[in-house]
Amino acid sequence: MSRNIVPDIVVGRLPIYLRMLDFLVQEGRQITSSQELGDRLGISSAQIRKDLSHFGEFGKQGTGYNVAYLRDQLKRILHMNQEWNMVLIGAGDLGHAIAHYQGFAAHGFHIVGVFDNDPAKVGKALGKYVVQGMEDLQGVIEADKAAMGIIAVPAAAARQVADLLIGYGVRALLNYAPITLTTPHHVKVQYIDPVALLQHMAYYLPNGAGA
Amino acid sequence: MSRNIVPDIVVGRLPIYLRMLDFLVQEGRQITSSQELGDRLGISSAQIRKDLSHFGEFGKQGTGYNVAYLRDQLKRILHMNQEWNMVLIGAGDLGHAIAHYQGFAAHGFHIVGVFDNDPAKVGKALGKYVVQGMEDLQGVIEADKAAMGIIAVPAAAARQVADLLIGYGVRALLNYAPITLTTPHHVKVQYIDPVALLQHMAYYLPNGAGA
DNA sequence: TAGATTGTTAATCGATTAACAATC
DNA sequence: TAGATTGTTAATCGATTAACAATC
Repeated sequence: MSRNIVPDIVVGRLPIYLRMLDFLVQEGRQITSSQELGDRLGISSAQIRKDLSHFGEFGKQGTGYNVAYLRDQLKRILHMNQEWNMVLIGAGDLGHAIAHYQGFAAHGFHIVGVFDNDPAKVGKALGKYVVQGMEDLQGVIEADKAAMGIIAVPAAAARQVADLLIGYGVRALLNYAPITLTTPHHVKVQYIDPVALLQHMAYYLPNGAGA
Repeated sequence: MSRNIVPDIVVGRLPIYLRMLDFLVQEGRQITSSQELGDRLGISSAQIRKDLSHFGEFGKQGTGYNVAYLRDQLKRILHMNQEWNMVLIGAGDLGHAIAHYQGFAAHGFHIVGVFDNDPAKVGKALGKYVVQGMEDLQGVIEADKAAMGIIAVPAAAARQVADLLIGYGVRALLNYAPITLTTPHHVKVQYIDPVALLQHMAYYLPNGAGA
């Protein structure tokens, strides 16, 4: 049943499944099962079958799933059968790290421009990029059809940057700034907040441990 | 009721509440309400009250919450009333970025050593650190009582690094490698996987958008 | 006091799991 | 065929929300 609305939490697990299938393809595996995937990912086999069932029937009873086929189907479902252009806002330490990150391109995500509002940074080289001023943002988004934006500015500026990106038509934001953004419902946001994750884990550590 | 087990999903929201309360303290606010917090965070006020109720009673009927007091209570609950030492494994691009990240110290998280198994990297300066070999890992963890580890090695090495850290007594792992780790139940893991988040969002973008 | 907001209960909603017929 | 595994249904489990008495 491909037409019902799929719970967001299910969509969020698909990239994990895809990652594992990519790995199995690398290993030369032909066939897998919901049981094996679940064991390797720490998820129940029932959940994997149920998640996949939102999108169609990909397996064979008694046999399991063809690894490459299921991988290809998940890539299609996640719109990984095309390239995605992104703009990166913020050329500080964090922006540098993101601009240098090698892991995006292999998955079809491409940073097509790095922007900062600091005149001291504009024009400077940043890896294979040259930092551009915010006045060039709209032009690049439109020319390169960038549908995604990466926010790597201080929290105090993130709200404003997000509004700008949304105004220019960007519909997905990966936000590294430690601040909750509220956006129109057609704009998706995901957060990367290492400090919040560390705090989450610290809760479970016995007090007195650590330094 | 401070003694029942608190759902993990609730614990995961506390850092977000804490972040907002820190912000309100900065702004000089004295009092807030579940309504205001919810509006600002895109969460229902009922959820905020219910979440907090797992840990005690922090507000006053008719008035709301004292911002600084609630902030301090959340810091205590999350064990942020102490310092936490961490080791960083991996001195590649990603390790460099993490080692340079300024945001940890202000929250009481400290990287006390950077490690890599590549002899070409060992001994090299990395910001304020000097990259150490894996043979020094145990000594540093024990000497500095590091309870947390940050994994910034390639996926192929992450499993082995995690086992090593766990063997040396580390009980919380922040994993930047794109691989699911299975750990003993007393060891917590959190994941940072930008590609997975981008794929999650790409699902919602109309096909044909992007590059 | 009157108005506001908490903490909590009960109802609702949604996600996960167990179980199994279908079938490869 | 016998064994294995899917896709799906129903049951269970857990999380969120609505509502309100308590009370500041």
